[in-house]
Amino acid sequence: MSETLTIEYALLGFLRQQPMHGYEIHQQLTDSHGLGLVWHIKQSQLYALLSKLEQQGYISVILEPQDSRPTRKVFHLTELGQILFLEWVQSPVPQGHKLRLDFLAKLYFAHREASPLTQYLLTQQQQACQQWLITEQARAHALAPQQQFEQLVHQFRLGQLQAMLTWLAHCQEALLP
Amino acid sequence: MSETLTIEYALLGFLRQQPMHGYEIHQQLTDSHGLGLVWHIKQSQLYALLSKLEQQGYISVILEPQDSRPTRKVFHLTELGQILFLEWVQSPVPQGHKLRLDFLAKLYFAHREASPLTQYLLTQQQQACQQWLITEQARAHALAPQQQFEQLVHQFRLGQLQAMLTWLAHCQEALLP
DNA sequence: TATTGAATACTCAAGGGGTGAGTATAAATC
DNA sequence: GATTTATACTCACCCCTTGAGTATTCAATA
Repeated sequence: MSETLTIEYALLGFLRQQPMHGYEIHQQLTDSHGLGLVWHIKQSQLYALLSKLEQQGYISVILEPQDSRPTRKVFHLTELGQILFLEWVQSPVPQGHKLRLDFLAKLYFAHREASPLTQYLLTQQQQACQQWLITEQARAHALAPQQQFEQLVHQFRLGQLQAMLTWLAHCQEALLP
Repeated sequence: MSETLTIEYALLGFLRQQPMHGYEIHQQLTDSHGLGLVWHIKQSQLYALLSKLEQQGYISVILEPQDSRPTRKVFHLTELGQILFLEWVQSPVPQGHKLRLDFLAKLYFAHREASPLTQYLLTQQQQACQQWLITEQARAHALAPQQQFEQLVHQFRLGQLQAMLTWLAHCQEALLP
């Protein structure tokens, strides 16, 4: 599984709490709760992803017939899926555009489980950002004055990184046990 | 064409300056210049995109045989492509994760042409961000205190927006004619 | 001088992902 | 009684991406 596929991991995270059928997940995701705030996904895509995850062995399915409704496919997280999820949720997010989505997803699950993982995650991400900030600064310094556009790109990144770091510090305080 | 496909527009922007063949574009994009700094694209994808743009009538191709090299396909921007590009480069970027990539692309082309478009683009984007900031603030205020995660999400966005606005102001100064 | 590697320039088949549209039943609303 | 909405999932199409391949030439190594 590619490391940039946040949604798949998020699905594993949902199923980790309790087995669910596709329609149920979809409801939670489209509800105006914090979930739908971050992830946007169409129904057909959701079902496709669940099928894929099942084929890959990260989740398993149990059919649950009902009297007067279509049969449900209830998905359970497998041990393999459990391992994959835990690996993902603990690792800091590498730099890039998807940082926002990916890190917020991790934070969501860590926070939801009220585990000490939250502080660990925040610290790790802080360090990763700090590291990245340093390299960005170095690169920005190495630029010639006439490379104006390149300088602006780096300044943009530096600004976003600074804001991220400020926010991470705020999270640490807000989420103290 | 979907409005989120930055790379296609960027290709039109390149061809606007001068006709080029695929391999040439690829070289420029993978060079460590400011271009490769922002966009990452594989060779095969580049050729596929060029074909698509040609089929759609935004660029046209002229074959250029060579003595001791494979024939080149030199792409030219058509009038239709010109119009599409100018529309794109002038419109502010809507909120979202792709904001960074998309706006940097527009700025790149506006700046490269040293046109008054640059200041216009910056102002427009500032207004869009400011507007978005206000709605975000309103939403954040409307949250209950126990919706902790949701609050953090909004604070994150607010921080990024603030950083963006600071950066935009900096750009305006740096890019004064 | 032979051979390897890199550069030039583009093509293609295969696989994967996303989307609209569809299916079928039951409850709710008008 | 009729239409709309909710439940629950399926499917086929299309587009995009990508690895791998083709074929020639030049540079470099041995």
